[in-house]
Parts: sequence; C-alpha cells; structure tokens
Amino acid sequence: MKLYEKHAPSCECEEIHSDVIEKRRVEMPEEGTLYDLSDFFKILGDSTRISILFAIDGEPMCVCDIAGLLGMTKSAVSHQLKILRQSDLVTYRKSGKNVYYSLADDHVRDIIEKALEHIKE
Amino acid sequence: MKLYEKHAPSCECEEIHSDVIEKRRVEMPEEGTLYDLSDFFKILGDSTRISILFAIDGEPMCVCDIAGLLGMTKSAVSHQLKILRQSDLVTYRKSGKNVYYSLADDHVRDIIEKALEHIKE
DNA sequence: TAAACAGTTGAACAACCATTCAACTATATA
DNA sequence: TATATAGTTGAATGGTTGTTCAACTGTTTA
Repeated sequence: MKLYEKHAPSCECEEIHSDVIEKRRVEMPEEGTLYDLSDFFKILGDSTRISILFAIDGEPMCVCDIAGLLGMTKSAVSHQLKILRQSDLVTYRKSGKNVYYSLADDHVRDIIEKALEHIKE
Repeated sequence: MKLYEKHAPSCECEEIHSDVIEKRRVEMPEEGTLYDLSDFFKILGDSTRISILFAIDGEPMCVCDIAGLLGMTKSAVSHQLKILRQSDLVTYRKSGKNVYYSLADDHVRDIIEKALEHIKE
C-alpha cells in the first residue's frame, strides 16, 4: 500500500481542498515512520503478548512459569516471546535448562501505563 | 482465551516456581483490563488508521481529502474512520455534503508521541 | 549413556481483518 | 425535479496471524 502519494492515483474522488491536502502532506511523518509506528502497536495489540509483558514486569520469569501463569502451552508462549524478542521488547538470560525473560527497557512500560490511563475513563 | 486461570489447565508443563507465579498472579491487572488494553493497541496497529490520525491532527479534514492525501478510496477510508469513531479516537462534524473528522482528545496524541520516541532509537 | 525436562521451531489450520465492489442515503445545485 | 457528488455500508475476498501439533535441540541428573 502506498501512502499519500503526490498524485493520489487510487482516489476516485475530487480533492476538495487541495491547499489543506498539500499542507498536511508536508507535515505528515514519512511513510516508513508510519509503518514502524503501526508495526510497533501491532506487537502490543495482542492480549497474550500484553499479558506476558505484565507477567515479567518487575520479576524475570521462565517460559514454563509464564505458561503456567497464563494457562497456555509453552509452545504458544514461546512463539509470542520470539516476536517480543525480535521487536526488542524483552531480553532473556539462560540458566541451566531455563530461560528467564524480562522487560527490555522502561520505555514500553511508560507507553502501556499511558494507554492504561486512557482506557480508564 | 482464558488468561492466567487459578489452576492453569492447558499448561502441559510443571510449574517450577509456584511462589513466583502466585505473586505475579496477584499483581497482574484483571483479565478485562488486559483485553481492553490490547484492543486499544490493535486499533493503532494499522498503518491506514495511524495515517488518518496524523492527517487530521491539527486540522479537521473531510473524507474525500483524507482519501486524496493517503491515495486510497473513500470507501476504505470510511471503513477505518468507522472503527476510529467506535473507539472514540475521532469526532466528526457534518457541514453540507461533507463530514469533517478530527482527533477526539490529546490523550492519543501523547501515546503516539511516546511511541515515536521509542522507535527512534 | 540414557532418560527427563525446558525451550524452540516449522507446518497446518482456523479465525480475523483490511480492501474492493456495488448499492445505497443525503445534500447541493442546475 | 433531476443530476452530481460526499459519504456510508454490507458482502465477498485475499492476506495476515495466533494456536496447535509434532519433532527437534540442549541441559541436567540418575
């Protein structure tokens, strides 16, 4: 999908306020940024992944315990942990047979906290 | 999907650290909150919807102009606007044949701003 | 060495979702 | 009144994605 191209090819209608469109086009973030942004929110847009992030917040947890806490299989949890790893939202530390996961940084915590405030109105 | 039930029925493995699990279970947000949270992020997890939010940020825009700016059909934009409306992320004002959409409040702007900081590292 | 267990992974399947298309409503104008 | 245009909507479709299942790796212990 192409975003806000110069000559809007697939828009079947007339542009009513061309001046407004041009002004907004200049002020919009670049296309790649918009994709990065929506990809980031896509990661958080899953209840399993959100639950995992809350689970390991404050205390590192191994996969088995996360699975036990959430009532899910190790496999399902591991698949989601892989996505969280690839997005740099979590880090892990191996210890014997176990792998302990924790939050990568405080940035994500802030965003989730702000979102929590938003939905509680 | 049931989240973190008391006796973790579908976890096929042994809980290694029962004390940690119990502690986290108490501190976790309630199930409904986790769903609300992921549903909220799901809305933002689409590049079309994020683009629309940036488009109408600062200046209300009608559907036709948004479609022109994003290079999409009115129909596609209208479908996404409906979702944003139902989530109370946007408001609208009718004026003749046009419908002008704008951001519902500043809360969402803050969250997107924080996410922008996060991905720009 | 062999058995047991924690964790990962790829394929398959089902559910979900964004866009397209066509038909529709409503408003403005000739 | 008739026409043109802005916007909405429901159904259909194609792509995406989360979970399951089975097989696998690696570490510990008997």
